[in-house]
Amino acid sequence: MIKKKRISIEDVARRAKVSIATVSRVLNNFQSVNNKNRAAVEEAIAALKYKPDVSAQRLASGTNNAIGLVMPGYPGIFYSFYAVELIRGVGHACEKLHLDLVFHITNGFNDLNSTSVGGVIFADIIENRRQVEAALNAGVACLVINNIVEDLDVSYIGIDNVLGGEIAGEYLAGLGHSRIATVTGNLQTQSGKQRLEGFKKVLKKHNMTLADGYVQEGDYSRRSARVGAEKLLALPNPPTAIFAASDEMALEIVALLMERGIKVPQDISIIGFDDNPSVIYGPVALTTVKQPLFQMAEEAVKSLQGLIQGKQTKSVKKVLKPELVVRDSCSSPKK
Amino acid sequence: MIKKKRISIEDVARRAKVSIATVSRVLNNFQSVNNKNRAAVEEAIAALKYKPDVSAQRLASGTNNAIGLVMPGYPGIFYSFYAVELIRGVGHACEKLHLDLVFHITNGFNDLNSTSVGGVIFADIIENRRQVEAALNAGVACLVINNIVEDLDVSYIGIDNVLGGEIAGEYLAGLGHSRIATVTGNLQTQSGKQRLEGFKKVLKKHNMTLADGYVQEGDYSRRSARVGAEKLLALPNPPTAIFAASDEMALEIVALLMERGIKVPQDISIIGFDDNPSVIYGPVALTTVKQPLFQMAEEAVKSLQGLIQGKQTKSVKKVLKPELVVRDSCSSPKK
DNA sequence: TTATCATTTTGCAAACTTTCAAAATCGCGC
DNA sequence: GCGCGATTTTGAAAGTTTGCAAAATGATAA
Repeated sequence: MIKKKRISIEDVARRAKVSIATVSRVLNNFQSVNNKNRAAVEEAIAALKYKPDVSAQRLASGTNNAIGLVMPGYPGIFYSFYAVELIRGVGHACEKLHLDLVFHITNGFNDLNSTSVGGVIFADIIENRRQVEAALNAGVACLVINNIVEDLDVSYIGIDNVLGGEIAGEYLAGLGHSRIATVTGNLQTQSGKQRLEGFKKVLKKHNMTLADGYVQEGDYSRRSARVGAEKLLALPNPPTAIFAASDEMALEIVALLMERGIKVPQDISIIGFDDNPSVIYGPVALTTVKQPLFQMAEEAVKSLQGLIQGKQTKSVKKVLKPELVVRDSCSSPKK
Repeated sequence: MIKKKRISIEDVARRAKVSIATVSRVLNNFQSVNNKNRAAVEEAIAALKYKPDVSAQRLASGTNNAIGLVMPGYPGIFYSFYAVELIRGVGHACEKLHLDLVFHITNGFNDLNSTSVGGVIFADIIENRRQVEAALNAGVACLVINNIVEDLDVSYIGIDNVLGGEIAGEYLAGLGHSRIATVTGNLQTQSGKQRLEGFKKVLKKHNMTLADGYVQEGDYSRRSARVGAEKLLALPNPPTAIFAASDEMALEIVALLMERGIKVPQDISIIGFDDNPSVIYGPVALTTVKQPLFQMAEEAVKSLQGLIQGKQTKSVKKVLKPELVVRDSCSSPKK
């Protein structure tokens, strides 16, 4: 096999009869190049089909237009709408900004090769807090997504999940329900905890007591939703409305109720969380609390780029608001 | 701001009183280093907290331990189990092999910056065939995943979807069904086309005619499944068994039947495709054709690494076999 | 001990591009 | 022709790996 020698910037310079530096300036669209030389360089580039070596560019410039996305690897996360939207949003944003996206699944312990990227987005830092701190110490631009981080000076962009829980609870209370239960998300995650917190807050505000068993702990999986809902139905005084911490969970609960011949929303109202596009098909279009996951991901990439380029010097701290989307799965309770 | 000069391999060499080359050999675990020098170098590395510059390593070695994953960006793909398993499988495999995974969503036209990776995995090449050819021409190691490519000398690893369709059809026919319909996947994709092909082949073998309207074209989305199934139910002579091209579609069809009070499998049998873990919850555990997506992704990464390192010189051409998983959603037809 | 040969270990230099500082060139007025 | 500011061009340094040559070491025999 003939190993054809790669044509380098030097070959171009030689052909155009200018220095290497001049070729580089033409490549990078610097102004201070005489028109004649510029034309000669462009001719040479075209003639030799020259393509700069990316590694050399990165080495010489000390920058690299790549960002990392670190996601926890615990079982099931990738089956959630949340994870998919994050990947999709970050992926599209990177494509638009011509950034390489380096995707990492972490177990929380392996060392992240942060030197191959200009900055890192950490999703859901439960498991990998140590890595965030390590990256910060190493001076790598960091941004945490989907968490609000109070105890660490790091940029973050999250969603007001307390407000989300409040919106759900408030809507159900406003419809006249007094027996409102919830099946929570994973209470190890900030989103799970905070949605529950907001929900409880509203019930308290309305002087409703949360009956025994009205909070079923789930983990965002369909299975946990089914298990939780079954327990709710078995209560001596079952709820007339259920707040599910994700749309997938809500859909599973609707399916369970259909199987049992319980009508939604006539017999029981259901509200979900996410605004997963699939909720508008199926037997009943789901009322839900919409959270802007895709937008959050896009903004995260843009903010991180600002941090990397030094345009943004202070930590970015941004909280996006969820909003109610009313469809057909909630109504006032039967008298 | 004090710009601390990065400590380089030269600093280490100076401190250890050896040449740069020797330090490099210690770093890369070459044998030919005298023990005394090795110890001195290791001491210096530790004392100076030296970390090699990744860009410089990549430039000097001409290699880079990164691979690209290119996925089409058409709407909805990321909501499929298939896409998630692919990302998850490739991600885990890369983590295990200490490879950087550079993730790309393509519109089929943008130029892939293939120079920043050692090789590329192309998923589902409907939309980006031009890019595959470009990468091959550029001499980049390529591997197509989830497609069987006959008309291009490129490595691929796919799944025998014709066989998958046959397995589904054969199982239903074996149960005694004679009115078997299907709701297909996206017929623009190879998997969609081939599952249908296998399905038709089996019916022909059993001398069954495919009644008018018994093939409903879907696109792997839940919505298309619902629409297709509704049309099947509206037929003058509706089927007693339905082959859905994905588990998600199958689940949606089951949900629809439940809503209509049609019992699965007593009234209608349903078989899916994928072996999505969520199919074992819900009203009826789904019988399905299992395809090893995660395993396929892992093998793709390993094969690509072989191609990059030159250990594998011929194109890799591998086809994995799907298999039947019997659960509770199929039975013999009512007499 | 010395010469010879084989083996191990070391060092040099090239590979590629950007950027900063320094050098060269240009235009213009005196 | 010369000085001077502005513009344009150039040279050199930065980072690490690797093939090749050189040096050092070890082993053996005379």
